[in-house]
Amino acid sequence: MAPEPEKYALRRELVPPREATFRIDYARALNAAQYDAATSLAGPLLVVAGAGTGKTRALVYRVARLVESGVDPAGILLLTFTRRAAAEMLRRASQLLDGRCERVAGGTFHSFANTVLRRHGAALGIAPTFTILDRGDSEDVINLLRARLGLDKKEKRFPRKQVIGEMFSMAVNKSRALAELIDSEYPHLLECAADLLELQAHYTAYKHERQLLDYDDLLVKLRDLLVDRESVRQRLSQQYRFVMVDEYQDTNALQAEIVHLLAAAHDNVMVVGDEAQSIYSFRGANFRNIMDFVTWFPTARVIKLEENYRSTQPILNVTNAIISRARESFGKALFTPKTGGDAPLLVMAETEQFQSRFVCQRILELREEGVPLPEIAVLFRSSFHSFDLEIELTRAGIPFVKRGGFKFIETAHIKDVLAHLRVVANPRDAVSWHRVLLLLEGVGPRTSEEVISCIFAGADPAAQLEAFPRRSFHVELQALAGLLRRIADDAHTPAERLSEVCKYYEPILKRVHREDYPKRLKDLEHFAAIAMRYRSLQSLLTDMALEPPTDSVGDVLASADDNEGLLTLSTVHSAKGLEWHTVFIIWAVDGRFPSFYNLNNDDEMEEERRLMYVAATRAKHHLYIAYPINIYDRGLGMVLGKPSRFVDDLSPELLRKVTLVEDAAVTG
DNA sequence: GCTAAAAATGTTTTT
DNA sequence: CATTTTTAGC
Repeated sequence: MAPEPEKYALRRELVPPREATFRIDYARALNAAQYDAATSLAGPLLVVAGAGTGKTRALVYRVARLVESGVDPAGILLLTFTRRAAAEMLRRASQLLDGRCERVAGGTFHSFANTVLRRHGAALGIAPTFTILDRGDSEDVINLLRARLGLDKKEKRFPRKQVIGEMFSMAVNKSRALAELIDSEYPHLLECAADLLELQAHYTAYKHERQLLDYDDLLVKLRDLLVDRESVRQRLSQQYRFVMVDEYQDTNALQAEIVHLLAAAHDNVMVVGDEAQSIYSFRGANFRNIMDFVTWFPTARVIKLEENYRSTQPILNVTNAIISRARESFGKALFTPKTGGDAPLLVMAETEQFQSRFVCQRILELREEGVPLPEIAVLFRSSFHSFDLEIELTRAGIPFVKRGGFKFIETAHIKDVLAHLRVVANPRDAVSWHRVLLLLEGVGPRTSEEVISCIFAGADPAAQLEAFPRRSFHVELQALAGLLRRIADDAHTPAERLSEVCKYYEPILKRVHREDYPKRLKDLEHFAAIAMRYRSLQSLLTDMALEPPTDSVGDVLASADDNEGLLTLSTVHSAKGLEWHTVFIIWAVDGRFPSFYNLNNDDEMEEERRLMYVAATRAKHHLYIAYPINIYDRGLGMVLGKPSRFVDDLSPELLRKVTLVEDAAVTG
């Protein structure tokens, strides 16, 4: 395909010396389509890559190819879904080529936005010290403002802060006005619409005044910066001459716009995605972004990766069947040149305990057969589905890590400690001040606000606290001021500052959580170990907001020194992009997976189907889909027992049906 | 205006 | 069922 003439000048610089001079033998390492994707460096490129077709491989080789062609690694931007994914790809590229690949700019849209806004945000009135609000923080703000506006006192019931936060966020991520969103998605809240709009206006103003940005603001402000500040846009597109985006099916309109703005000057943009794996529409993602890419970039080449390298054919037969029934068929059937492999199993268990015991027992057998634990994963729709299994695994002495769901960073005590560090980094962070002050005995919401306005009245928060009129909590306030003075100095490492905060916080912890403070102390120690890895406070705080450690609470790590490694438990969402020798999917029950929240809505049901597809396509050699029957759900007041509709009607040749009985599995 | 105990609520997935 | 909101008491 011939490049357009006016853009040719840009492209000429990277016409490589000659194929033979490359150190890596790309043609040999890649199949034809992957090779095409990895070596088509200039111009817009869309890669449609089915599950397990080696898209990561293509991306890794493409990074190496760019660097080998003489492109400055710092001029390459690799946007991925998690920062771990980016780091992993760059590590692999470095192994292929050399350490230069580590200098490629990689991360999530949010972390990229963070970097850009800290550097260039001043143009929009954003200070480089801004604080990132996580979901809980923004809910706190919403709650505060709701009370301030007197909306909690009205007799008509007002939605809770989680719901409000979700609405505000969805409006941004779906690029829709809040009023319109209420109309279509929350008709039952129509009578509150005016109040909600007012609250939203206050929420926006509040964040702006105090240098607070929530997750959505990061994207919005980056977009605004690129649209409104020509000079910044030029600098960025000059700096990042090659843009690559992974998991494009899970980007929303805002992110697509950012990609477009970044790439408009040079058109060197490659996106990779699979519309059948779009599972984040609840966050505003729209797989139609993939189709629209060609509209944004009319000269885009399209490359399809269709050959699967991951799974055996019997597994592919099942995953193909699952996705072929999608309302909107994506017209693809993956195939593998590999032969052999057993049909996946659909396992019916009498109870949840049976299901857990089956998984444990099978894992122990696999271990005997020589499959290491890190090559095995158990996947589920919702985090809590693994609770019973976790107990059973502990009993069986099988070490595991759990990904997805509650993170230890979200526990109250960790957030408390973090808040102290955050007010040091950004003294205008009223949310954190609020959190810090509420810990003092005798200080409630009202007093806290009073103290905060006093803090804001002067330049030095500690001095303002010391000068605050004497009240019952005077001693506590002085202690807090003392702590702030001790940790104010930038010469201290984050770990040193954290240890000071913990010393101060320990008595408070014991007072507030009389019963279970030892457990929480352990978490603080764990957190201290994490803090050791950071040199600057800002980077610690940013990471905790954008890429918090995924480990769930504490004691699992103790068993990690078993050198056999760990089994993975994961939500399907957190399993995206990963693969294992053996995969168990548990709770494949109608009402759980698909989740009963999404039983009424066609679009959401389709997303549940794609979710099952993603789960099943993680498996390389063995796939077990298990479901318990006779589950009484108290909340619903009904019995769950039908297998997931996505697998129920598959023919027994595709999916062998098995009923579990005591101490043996019997084909049904 | 704060705290602690009683009542109600609504349950997912994540940057 | 555990968290969050409401209410009572200090």
